[in-house]
Formats: sequence, C-alpha cells, structure tokens
Amino acid sequence: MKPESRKEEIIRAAAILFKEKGYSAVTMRDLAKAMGIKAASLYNHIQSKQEILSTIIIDLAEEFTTGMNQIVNSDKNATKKIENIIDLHIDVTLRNSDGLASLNNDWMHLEEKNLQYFEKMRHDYEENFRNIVKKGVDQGEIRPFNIEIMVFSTLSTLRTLYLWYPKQKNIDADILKHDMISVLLKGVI
Amino acid sequence: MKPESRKEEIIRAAAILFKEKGYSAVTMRDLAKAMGIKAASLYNHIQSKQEILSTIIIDLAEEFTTGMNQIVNSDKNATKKIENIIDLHIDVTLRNSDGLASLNNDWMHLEEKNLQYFEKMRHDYEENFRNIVKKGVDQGEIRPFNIEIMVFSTLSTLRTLYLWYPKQKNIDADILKHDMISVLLKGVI
DNA sequence: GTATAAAACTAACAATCGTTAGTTTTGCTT
DNA sequence: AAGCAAAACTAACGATTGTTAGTTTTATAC
Repeated sequence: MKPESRKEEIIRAAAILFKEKGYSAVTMRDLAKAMGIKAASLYNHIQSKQEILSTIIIDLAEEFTTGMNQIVNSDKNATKKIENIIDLHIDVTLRNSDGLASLNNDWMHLEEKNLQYFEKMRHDYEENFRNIVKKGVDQGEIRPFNIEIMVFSTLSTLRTLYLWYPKQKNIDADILKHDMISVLLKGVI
Repeated sequence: MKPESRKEEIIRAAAILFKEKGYSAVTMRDLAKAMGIKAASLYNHIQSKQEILSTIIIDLAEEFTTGMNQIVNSDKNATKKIENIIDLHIDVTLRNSDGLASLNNDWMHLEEKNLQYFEKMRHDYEENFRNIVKKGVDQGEIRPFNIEIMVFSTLSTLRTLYLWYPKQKNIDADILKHDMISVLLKGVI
C-alpha cells in the first residue's frame, strides 16, 4: 500500500465535507481547517475547488462505467448480470462511500466539459441497465412489469447505498450482497 | 382554488431552483431573477432565505408524518399498510416533486430548531415503517429477509421518486401505484 | 552545515453573499 | 381625484467567497 499523497488526503477530506454539507456549502477555509492548515496552503497541492469535485466524481463515474462494460460484455444471463451490477455498487460503496455523495448530489456543479462527460456516462450506464432488464423480460427470466419502474427502483436503492451502509455496523460484505440480491430480485412477499 | 399569494409563488419558484442546484448554490438574486424582480423586493414577502427552506421542508415532512400516523393507526395487515405508504409517497410526489428535492438533499441546512424537529419526524417515520415490516415478518406475511435492507430498499425508491417521475410522460397515477406495488413487493424474478 | 524542494504561512484582491433602509411605483377603493 | 396598502425600486452595508502573490518554515539529502 503506497502512501497517500497530500493531494489525495485533501480530496479524501473534501469528500467527507461534501457529503455532510454539499459542495457549495463547503468553503476552502472549512476544508483547510479539516486538514489543519490555512486555505491558501491548499493551493500548493490542488488547482481549484472545482478540480477536487471533478476528481471525486469523474473517477467514480469511470469506475462504474468500466464495471458495467465488463458485465455487458460477459456472456451471462440477465439475472446473473443484475447480480453483478449489485456487486459492483456494493464494492464501490465499501471503497468510497463519501465520494458517492458528491456523485449523487453535486454532479450539477461540474463545469461544462466534465458535466457533459459525466452525463454521457450516466446515460449510457442507465441504458445498459435498461437493455439487460429488457432482454431478461424477453427471454422469460424476469417478470414483465413496467421496465422503467424496475430499472428506476433498483438503481435508486443501489445509488443510495452510500447513505445507509455506513450506519450498519459490522455487516459483512458478502452477506450484504446476498441479502440485497434477495430483496431486489425476489421481492418481499 | 384560492389564488396563490406572492409568498407562495416565491416559495414555489425557490423549490424549483433548489431542486436544480441545491439550497446553498441558489442566491437570492437568482431567485429574484426567476420572479422577474430585484432581490431586495423578495423581503417584502419573506423574512429570510432560511424561512423559504424551512417552509418547503417542514410542510412536506409534516405531510408525511400525518399520513404515516393514519396508516399506523389503521387496522390493516402489514402488506396493505405498505401499499398505503407507497400511495402516500406517490401522492406527495405528484403534488410537490420540486419540494421533495430540498427535503431529501438540503435538510441539513435547516437551522437548529427546525433541524431537530425534522430529524425527529424522519426518525419516527422510519421507525414506524420498520415496525410495520417487522410485524409483517412475524405474522408470516412478509419473507424473513434482512429487515433493514427491506426498509432501506423500499424507502430509497420512494424517496427518489421525485427525480424520476417528472421524466415519465403521461404515466397515470393509478397505474404507477399499481406497478410500483408490484415491483417493490413482489420482486422481479 | 548547506542546498533544495515541499509545504506551510501572511496579506490581500475583486466578486459575491444575504440583508437592511429608505423611496417610488402600482393598482385598487372610495 | 385622493388615499392607501401592496409591491416594487435604488443604494448600500459588512461578511464571506475562491484565489493570488510573495515569503517563511520544515524536512530530507549530500
């Protein structure tokens, strides 16, 4: 495990503050205080507040995009693919639950270029998900409910994991995956 | 239908802006421009930016609290109660989807007193939901999966409805309710 | 111990923030 | 037409914002 650079430390601290109050409500002086230094000193390590936000969000979005592409290109059935998507979300959430708050709530504060890039990744991700569900329905694997509702419902839960997981103490990742698959796919009644 | 007061117009316009950029990123000058007036003129109708936020959030939270209390005090079985909760969320979302963005993302910017009030309402709401699910499991109505995951998963979907519903054109409220109940309760495979 | 680079500091900037005070306009009611 | 209240306006305030310029401290290598 190579040591974390000062820049990485700052970004990690920023993600925690962004999670608590949102990007716009966190000042560079807040972030500096959390790091135990003065605001101006941050600029020895980062270029701007915006750079911090885009690093947090784009890195995570690319992680999801890469994971989804692997799943899409695998030759599994729809149910198995959805299980893999659930796994992907849980893995990313365990590794960086703070950053996911920014990805979910502060993406609209990205500047033009990264905003477009992010929105394309998010659109493609949802489209891939939708197509997997569609194929599952066509092949009789998945019940023919309203596809938009199935996609929206599942994604909502997975995207909100970051809010809920840190509050659950000592829950094993594999048990979480197993239970999440049960609830999301098999229903509760 | 009695005419909307100027104050109500301002609050409605604010909810739209808060939904797009979050409370902290919306300035009183932004809000004034959306209303076609100058920022100072807003203060003929409202006391502060904070008052706008707390009106939006507390009104909605009280709506949920009232609805949940009626459901809890009814003598229906657990499944029917959960269906009623789904109905409640859909009704509120149809009526005020903009305000729900603030309730979900900007509650932490409430000032001390309203923050405590809101957090108590949210805690009680979740506790009521959890108890309904628990009783459903005890009585064999609901499958004995991890209760926290079932509650979290359902609430995540219902709380995020405001993001998704406005994008669906021409979807009938009753069809939405029916399909949502199917997906959330009966599973997809 | 001296050189060097990393990382902190002080001081300040122009812009923007929520808000107040005081004044003028607008649109009814009589 | 006069009176009045609602609702707009102009001008400005003190505080805070992200950021910069220039300087000093700290830690490491020779």
